[in-house]
Amino acid sequence: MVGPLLEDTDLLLLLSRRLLEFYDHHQRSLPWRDNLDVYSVWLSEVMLQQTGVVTVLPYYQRFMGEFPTLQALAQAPLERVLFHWQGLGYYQRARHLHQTAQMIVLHHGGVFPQQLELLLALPGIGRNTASAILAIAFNRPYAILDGNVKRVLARLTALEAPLNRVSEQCLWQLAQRLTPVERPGDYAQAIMDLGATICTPRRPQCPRCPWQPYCRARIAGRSEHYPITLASVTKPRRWQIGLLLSRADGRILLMKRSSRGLLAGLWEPPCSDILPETTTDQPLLPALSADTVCRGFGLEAADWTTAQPIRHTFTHFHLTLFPWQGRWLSGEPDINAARHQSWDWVAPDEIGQFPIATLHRKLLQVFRRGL
DNA sequence: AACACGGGGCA
DNA sequence: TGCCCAGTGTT
Repeated sequence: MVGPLLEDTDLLLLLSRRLLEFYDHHQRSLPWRDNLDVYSVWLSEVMLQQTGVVTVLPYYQRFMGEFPTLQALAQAPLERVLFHWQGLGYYQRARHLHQTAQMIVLHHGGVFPQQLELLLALPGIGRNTASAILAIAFNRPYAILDGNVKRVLARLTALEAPLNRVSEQCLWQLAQRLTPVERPGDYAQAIMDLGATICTPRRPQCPRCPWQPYCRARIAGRSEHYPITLASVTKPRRWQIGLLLSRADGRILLMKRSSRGLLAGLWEPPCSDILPETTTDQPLLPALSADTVCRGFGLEAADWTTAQPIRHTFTHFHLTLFPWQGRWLSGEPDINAARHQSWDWVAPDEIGQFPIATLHRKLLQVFRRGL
């Protein structure tokens, strides 16, 4: 139950004090903690929305090197921003980052707003990110509730409801009551550290936890049981054909995706539509051939060769990509505006300069040995 | 192979 | 309020 703890102001104060003490001794050393300016805090929070700290670190360092200030980011071409984001996934966040930098320069004189409502009006900034910025960069007493904090609080209270909007409302209340007026920024980072290093999804290290004596899940000996989650849906399998078309001069065809929708603005080799896998026990050969896909783009090619299929898991489905390499003969690519905005014949040693998602990097590498 | 992380945006 | 989003690392 969240209720009784909400009213026990002495216990709430004790918990926040113990956590701050833990933070003073065990905080992680992270580059954005060297200098808690609002630009660093915002960038790190957006990157950490989707990935663990270890993956984010090199991206953060490179991004900061390339765009050291909000102004630098706002002035950069979107393509450069996407280039430094490639491989991190969820590319809409990179576009929002760029948009927000430009909006702050245009509408806020280049200075980050410090009001919750103004922050929430910026793309890519929701309640948690806005609160994290206000708490960590401006030391204002706003509560955060990311995945780590949800887990910590669900265990502290032995929350019996699965995480959903209703139960999370209760956790938001609790998170707010726990947030101290003194050092709210350190507190926000402390509770995220606790979830990341001690109160982990599996095998939590309860003996090292400053909240151990007060944690209802721990007292019941069921720490790992919380938070309660609903059974996950199995991901559907889908497949697709990807084409590597090379010209006599060795250049390869890349197409730039349209500026809206999936992978907006990123480059890719021409690919078929994504189709559902209809087989149950025996995989059927794709009913679509590389040549058909090629003609769909208005191109003629010959000498098709294939390689091992590429398996890639996305958030909502498993994809098998069948790679085909062909020698281009004639035709200019058709631009179907819904999918692409432009195309280019790219020399192999220039491919590294284009923003390309992980799956399509894999596709380009499949034939690298053969080239 | 299953699971957890992760939160904003939109219909 | 449910659903969507072209991943990744761990077990």
